[in-house]
Amino acid sequence: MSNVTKLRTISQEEEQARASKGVVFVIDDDAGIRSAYKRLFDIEGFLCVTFESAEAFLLRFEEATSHLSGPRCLLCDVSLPGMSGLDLQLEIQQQDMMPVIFMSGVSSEVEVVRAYKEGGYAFLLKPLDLDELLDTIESALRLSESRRVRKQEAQDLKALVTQLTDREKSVIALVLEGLTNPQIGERLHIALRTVKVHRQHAMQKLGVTSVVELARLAERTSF
Amino acid sequence: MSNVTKLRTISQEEEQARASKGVVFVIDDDAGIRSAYKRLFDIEGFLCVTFESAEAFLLRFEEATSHLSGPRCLLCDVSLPGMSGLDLQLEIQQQDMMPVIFMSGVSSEVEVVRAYKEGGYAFLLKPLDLDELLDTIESALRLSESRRVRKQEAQDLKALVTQLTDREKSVIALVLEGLTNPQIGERLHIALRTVKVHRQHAMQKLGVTSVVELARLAERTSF
DNA sequence: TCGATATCTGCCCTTTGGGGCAATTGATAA
DNA sequence: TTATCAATTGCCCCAAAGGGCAGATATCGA
Repeated sequence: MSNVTKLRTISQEEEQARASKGVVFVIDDDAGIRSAYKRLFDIEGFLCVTFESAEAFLLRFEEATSHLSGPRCLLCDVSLPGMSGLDLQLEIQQQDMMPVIFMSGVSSEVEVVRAYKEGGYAFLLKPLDLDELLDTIESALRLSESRRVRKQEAQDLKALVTQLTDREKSVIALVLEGLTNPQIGERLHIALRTVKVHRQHAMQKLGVTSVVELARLAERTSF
Repeated sequence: MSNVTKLRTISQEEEQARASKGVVFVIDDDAGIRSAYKRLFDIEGFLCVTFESAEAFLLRFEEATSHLSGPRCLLCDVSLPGMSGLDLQLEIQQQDMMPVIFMSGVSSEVEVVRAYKEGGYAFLLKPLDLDELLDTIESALRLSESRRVRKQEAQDLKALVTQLTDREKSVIALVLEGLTNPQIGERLHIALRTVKVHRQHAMQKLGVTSVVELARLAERTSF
């Protein structure tokens, strides 16, 4: 559960506080460089977790941070022993995990182009400009956060919608087409009173009190 | 008005038909390369307009194509005599004109990184893969088209909204907050009948017949 | 000064929306 | 088999929305 680093440096509360600001994963095969980044990001208030290889990251980043919430991004050298940064990125983008920032001192243009084409967030060339690095990290974390929010919203809405019965869904769908209750009744071959009941139940389940709210909610989902 | 190319190769109707599929601007300082691209894109059904320099493009692309509608993109060599492709891109992105696809055989990583950082759509390294080139062009044109549509919609809505009087706007704003007519009347210190009149006029001017439509419309603008 | 507009309001009427109360039917889970 | 739930509907009531008709002010450009 706990590891040496945690015991040595920060408490659980402190850890979560930092994670809320942002988790920066760093992959580099040089232990000295890893600890340098760790110091830097510790000072900046982020939670920094380092790995020595892409494989190690894939194996352990989940368990290391699954109990922590917050935006996250990955800072990764392109050329790594074993799985390269670019191959790792394929994995990461497929699962839409987090923005990836590449670093490299000896990159060919081909690598840079591939990194961007495959959805890389940024590519920083060595020697690194510290301000640029931090700016990039922060904007990547903002992106991560906004993605998380969007994803969460979508999930919540989906959960709401699945609470509706088929009948309720079809009534609401027609409401959103602008039909009046009598028209809906005609369309579905049910009595006006029935339309009203379904409509009422659906509105309750969706937690909205006016057609305007309903329409807004519908804009963000699809029934 | 007309130019040699137009007279020699295609009619006005043909020109517009091609433009509808997509206008591909090409900047390269080598006349041979320019005509090669032109042939290629002509075959593919696009309208291709070539320039020998970034300066020439900025000076003449407007008049050359302002009478034509359709998605557009720019295919541009990075290293050009005079203004470089990257500097040109700054101009273009500021005015949100069109996606820029860079090509280069002798690029440093620095150039590639800068091109992407400044909003470049893609970076193709020579030797060019023809299929990749065409795929990239097509997806850039799709992006251009969807941007155009979004922009047009925004303009149309803005035009509608400016037709509203201040009073009408404030009534509609409260409708969109989910207030009922009596509540709106109270809030604005006006009679119920007055609220209804403003609401009615506003709905007419906006061309909507139900609150749902109104809400949808409002989602895409801001009052 | 005249006509066009915007704002404001009252009276009156119809259609909708929202919802309580009560009852029936069919299906499904305990 | 019983209880619960979705779906259905009728009766009745009130509030809200939509809108015609008519009239009053006020501002502004021709």
